[in-house]
Amino acid sequence: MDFCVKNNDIHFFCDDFDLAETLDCGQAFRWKKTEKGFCGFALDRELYIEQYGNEFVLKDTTKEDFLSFWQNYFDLDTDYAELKKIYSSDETLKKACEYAKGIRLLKQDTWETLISFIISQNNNIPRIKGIIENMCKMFGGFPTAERLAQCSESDIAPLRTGFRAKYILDAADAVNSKRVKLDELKTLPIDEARKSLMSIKGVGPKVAECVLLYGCYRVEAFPVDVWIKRVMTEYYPDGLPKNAIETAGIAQQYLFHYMRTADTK
DNA sequence: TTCCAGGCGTATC
DNA sequence: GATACGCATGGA
Repeated sequence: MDFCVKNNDIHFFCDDFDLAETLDCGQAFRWKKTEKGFCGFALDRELYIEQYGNEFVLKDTTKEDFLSFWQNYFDLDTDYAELKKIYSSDETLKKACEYAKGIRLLKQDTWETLISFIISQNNNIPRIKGIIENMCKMFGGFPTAERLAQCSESDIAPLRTGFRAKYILDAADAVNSKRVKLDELKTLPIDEARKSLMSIKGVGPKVAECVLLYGCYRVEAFPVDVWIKRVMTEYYPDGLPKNAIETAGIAQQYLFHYMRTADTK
């Protein structure tokens, strides 16, 4: 990945990347559109990023920050053109990839992803974003598991998470007590990782799959929600094409966005 | 007013 | 193991 430093900014070029499509497709909840770009956080690391065609500008970012963090976060070493080529042997996937060419899978923090997707259940995206933003305001940044584990339901009542409050606290306790070891989820056989995550109250198959995909970069994980259920019944009654199975989670990103926002009828 | 939102726990069969 | 229902909240 070629890049250069100008003033205090990092510049690089990428053909298979679109900020709006990537940051606003339901995998991350802490990015906001600004006048000229997007502003957001990964845990407590803040970034302001702009896009001009295929050129990207990370404002006030050092070479060290880019190399040690953002390059990995935006998955810039993965060849998405190659992935889309593989998917495009299938008609539906081809359409989905063409519909939003610039989607990439973000490599997010496991803990942040776990809490975010617990909050996401039976909830809508604007409200998920609002709750997480208020949580960060309340704690002065994204709360650690240790900090959240000290809280009671009444402490976090102002966040208005409803029935999810006890799930959030159980996740905090599980992680803080090492009942669930987050750092092992990236290397454990995936069924064991699923099982470990689902031992947390309020974490079922869907949330576990999201944590593995978005928070552990387990690209074989395949979250199934109402939209994906729809696309599977309609187009893939016998499962995804073989050549998409290995990276099913990334294919899922294109399909989810396509089904949810495109006029597919 | 009613319905819905990137689900899950529980009860019941 | 499959299916039905309640769940907090706020916006449409």
